[in-house]
Amino acid sequence: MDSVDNVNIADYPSTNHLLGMTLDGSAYHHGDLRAALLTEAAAMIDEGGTLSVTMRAIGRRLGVSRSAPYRHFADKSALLVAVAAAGFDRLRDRLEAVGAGAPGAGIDQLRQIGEEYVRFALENPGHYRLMYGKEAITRRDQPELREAANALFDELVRIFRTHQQSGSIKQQDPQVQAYVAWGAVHGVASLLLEEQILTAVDADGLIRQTTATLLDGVRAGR
Amino acid sequence: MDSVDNVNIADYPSTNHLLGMTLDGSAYHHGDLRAALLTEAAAMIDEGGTLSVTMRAIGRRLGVSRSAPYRHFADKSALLVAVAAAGFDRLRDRLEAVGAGAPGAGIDQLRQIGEEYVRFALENPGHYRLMYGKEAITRRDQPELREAANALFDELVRIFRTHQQSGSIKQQDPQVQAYVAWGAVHGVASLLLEEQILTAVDADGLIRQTTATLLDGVRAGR
DNA sequence: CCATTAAGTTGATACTATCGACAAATCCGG
DNA sequence: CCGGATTTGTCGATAGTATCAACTTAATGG
Repeated sequence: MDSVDNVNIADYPSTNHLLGMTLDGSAYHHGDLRAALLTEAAAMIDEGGTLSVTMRAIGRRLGVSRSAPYRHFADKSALLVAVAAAGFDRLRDRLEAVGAGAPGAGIDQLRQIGEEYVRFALENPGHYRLMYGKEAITRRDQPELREAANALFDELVRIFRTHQQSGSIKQQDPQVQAYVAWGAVHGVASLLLEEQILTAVDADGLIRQTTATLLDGVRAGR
Repeated sequence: MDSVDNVNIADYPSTNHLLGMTLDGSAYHHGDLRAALLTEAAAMIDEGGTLSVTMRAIGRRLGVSRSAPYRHFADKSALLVAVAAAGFDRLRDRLEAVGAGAPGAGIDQLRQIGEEYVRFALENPGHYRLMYGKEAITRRDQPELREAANALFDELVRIFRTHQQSGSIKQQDPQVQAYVAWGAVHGVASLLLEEQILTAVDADGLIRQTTATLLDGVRAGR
């Protein structure tokens, strides 16, 4: 039993260490296992779906033992929550960057933000899938996750409020407006990610059409 | 090991059968295990997420042995695929019903269909979660699933085409139009389902606002 | 230079998916 | 009506996973 695991090379009576590394390249202390676990987990999800992420496999890929990850995360769910939360943070950063870098605050900024949102999802399918769909996440009400998601949402609300003040979009509850927009971009992103869309369809065109329709719906005036 | 499974009451040298039922209420032949598996799986997802669905647990709940489900589905993924496909079929039926029952073909019909879509998702979270998010589904390209999903999409395209002909909405590629709408309703449904939306927000209002914004975006004229 | 602690490791338990061989019910052609 | 063929279940066994506990190293502060 457990034949695969026993392939572990580290018969760790190997001294000869230097800065945590042994001469044969193996290391007892990984260096920054926690960070490595986060990126590796996301990579594995991208490759083979959430199912393919197992604590043992991830340890194997990083060259540590099967239970080393437990030193950094209470359990598998906690690891995945951390990955998801990191995803929300990164997404928020990207949207903020677009907001900051956009020339003027015309309605075109909204379009850019919407498209950036979908782009992020397509570029980081692993993170994105985990951010929504609590499939792999056990405990309800992960405060870390909820906070990160709320921070993203607050940023969206802020953006819509700003545009309402400049008069480019309809005056209405900015929170609802933000949810509607969030839903729309999340929806397309999700359909594209889950390959629900016929390959013959031009994804970029679809994304543009989504933001365009949405903007037509919120634009001020007629 | 396997202490739980061994609790199985059926020490099946119990004869005394009648129409597949034994006198003590147990039955060797379940009757319609296949159908029971489909509904039970969906129920379990509703309760504890996709993770909580295990072939053993589902058998336990239905009072059959751990491997009885394998008589009806090649593996767990096949069972889940069937649940998802059934979901697409049921959703399509409901949308068709709204389309058929709606008085006239005014743009209001579109609103009703959009709201019915979200309602379905909220009423059948188990099915819905499985329909999107391939997390739990292994093989790519499940023809059964793809067909069911395509049938739903075709129905949407048909609806938009009809409304274009009656002149109530913009003339443009109905396929893209359908995808945009699909994305929007799927997005809100998904956010609501995954509890991504603050509890203080009125869900019904949000749904109405989503369809309203969308319709403003596709309406013909100015 | 040693005691402490952080970071890893192996061993063991309890579950799960799934395969294979076997038993019980049903069904169907004679 | 009856016995084989088929379908539906059952149990035993293998391999892989999460996770806990006890033990080992490495790194670090005094």
